[in-house]
Amino acid sequence: MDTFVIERQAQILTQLRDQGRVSAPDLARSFGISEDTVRRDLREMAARGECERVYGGAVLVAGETVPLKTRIGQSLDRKSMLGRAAAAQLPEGSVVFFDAGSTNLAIARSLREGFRLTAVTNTPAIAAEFAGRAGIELVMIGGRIDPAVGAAIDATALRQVEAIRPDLCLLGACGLTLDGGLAADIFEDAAFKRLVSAASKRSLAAITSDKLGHDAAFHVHPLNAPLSLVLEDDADAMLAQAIAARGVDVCRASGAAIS
Amino acid sequence: MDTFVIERQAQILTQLRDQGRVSAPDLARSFGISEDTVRRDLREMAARGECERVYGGAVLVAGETVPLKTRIGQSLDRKSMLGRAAAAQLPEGSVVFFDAGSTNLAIARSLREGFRLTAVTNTPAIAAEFAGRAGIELVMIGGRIDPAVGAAIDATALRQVEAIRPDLCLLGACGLTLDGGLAADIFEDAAFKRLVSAASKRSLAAITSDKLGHDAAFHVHPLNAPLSLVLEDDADAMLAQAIAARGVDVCRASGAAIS
DNA sequence: CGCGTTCTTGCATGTTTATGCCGAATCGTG
DNA sequence: CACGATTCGGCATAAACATGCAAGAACGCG
Repeated sequence: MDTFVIERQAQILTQLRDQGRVSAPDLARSFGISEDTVRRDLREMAARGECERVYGGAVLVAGETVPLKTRIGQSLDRKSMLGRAAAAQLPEGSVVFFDAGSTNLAIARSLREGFRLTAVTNTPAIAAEFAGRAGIELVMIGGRIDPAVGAAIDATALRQVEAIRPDLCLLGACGLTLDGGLAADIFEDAAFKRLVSAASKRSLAAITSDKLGHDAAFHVHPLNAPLSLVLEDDADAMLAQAIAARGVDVCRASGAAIS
Repeated sequence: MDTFVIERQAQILTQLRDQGRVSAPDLARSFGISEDTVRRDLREMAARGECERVYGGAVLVAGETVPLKTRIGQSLDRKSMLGRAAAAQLPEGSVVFFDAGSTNLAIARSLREGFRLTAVTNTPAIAAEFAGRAGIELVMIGGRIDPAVGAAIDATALRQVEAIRPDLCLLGACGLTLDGGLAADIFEDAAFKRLVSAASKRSLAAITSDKLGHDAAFHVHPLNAPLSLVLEDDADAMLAQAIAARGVDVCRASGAAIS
């Protein structure tokens, strides 16, 4: 059976994301094509920025391997400021679901020592942050950890979430627009978020300014449904106003509520 | 198995950060390449400022915090040594369950970059270590995280484990005696370990010397059942001999690489 | 159908890279 | 100083690479 070029390259990309590396001779053997063709593919993909070419094959571009870890270091100050503001919104003693995302990790870090909370999360990084902290009752949602999301969003995870009614869920989001509402870049991730959000009594999303106005592909939560937002200090005032006008409870990282 | 140049250099860098020093002959042996190539690597890395070249190998650049830690925290050093020895026992491509415990965390840390493995764990700290690592397929066992154990060992966790048959399980243990075998200090934890061990095709436990001869309250695994052990270099020879005589596959973590 | 175009692929070409080996120079130790 | 271990540069070789070219398939168009 012969595959199209784009199919082959997609498969190479999958293998790359899966294993972090691909070797030209191996690919040539597994596809039954010459190494020259493989190299051509890899060159094209490297030109598109999908991988990094090395002698003997290709590897992931640096930073793709640990998206969460690297994203943290970039705008730590802003993130932690946002985290503090969002953490202040969590009622003590409540059951809170922490969705995946570096912003939510920042919120977890910002919770003051000894704060009593039942934390539910599908993200190992967040769970590790909570593990061993006094006052935190921690529930981990299990399942296969999706490498792109860094959290469990498969059927096993969904089933476990169905048994839980959190008081509040902290939604991570890849984009927020006036019309599209909260949205995510990955289909399964978005589906998972929708389910968690529906199961929760309230939803809250902390959004960095770079995500404001960005239109991600998959819908998570509309702006007319009950929702709380925490935005950064420098968030576009017009957009914030417009969002608040839709009935969303908007709050700034500096502290003053708009509505 | 041939590694790319950048992979090899990344592994050297990891080992460097881990131990503060690397020796050219050791690296040559462990990678199966000539010392000349190792020296070339070290020269390149030194040119990039990633290490400092010295006679016989390389050391961290001055002004790093790691060497202090490795020299002072001897137990950490011992753990990582044990971890490396145990990590060497894991077959590439297999499904491995990582039980709770700092020793198992050390094993996870010791896995070389790009090692392909399906890791199943009930411990957020270990999951966080694996999350985002290339080549690792990660499955998280969910449930309430027992604060004393730092892992999910409740009914939800048990039910998820029942659906998995790992090729190998890495058992954490609080004590190991000739008569009692592997044992744990916490009842539920021991019960969970027994179940995981029973579900797995093979069991392996890395035991620090301070646990040898310690009799913990709750039985986990007898010494006559199929079991592999990794002991430290300075483990009591008589006891090790006696354990091996019961049919247990005993292996030592030799500290040859470090002086 | 016939023809030209485009795309893909494998092969042949020369070039670059990685590696091991060797000899001379250098370093550390007694 | 003497000796062995280590290092560096050069050299050879095999593998991987880029490039050009030609054969073949898919496609559009008259």
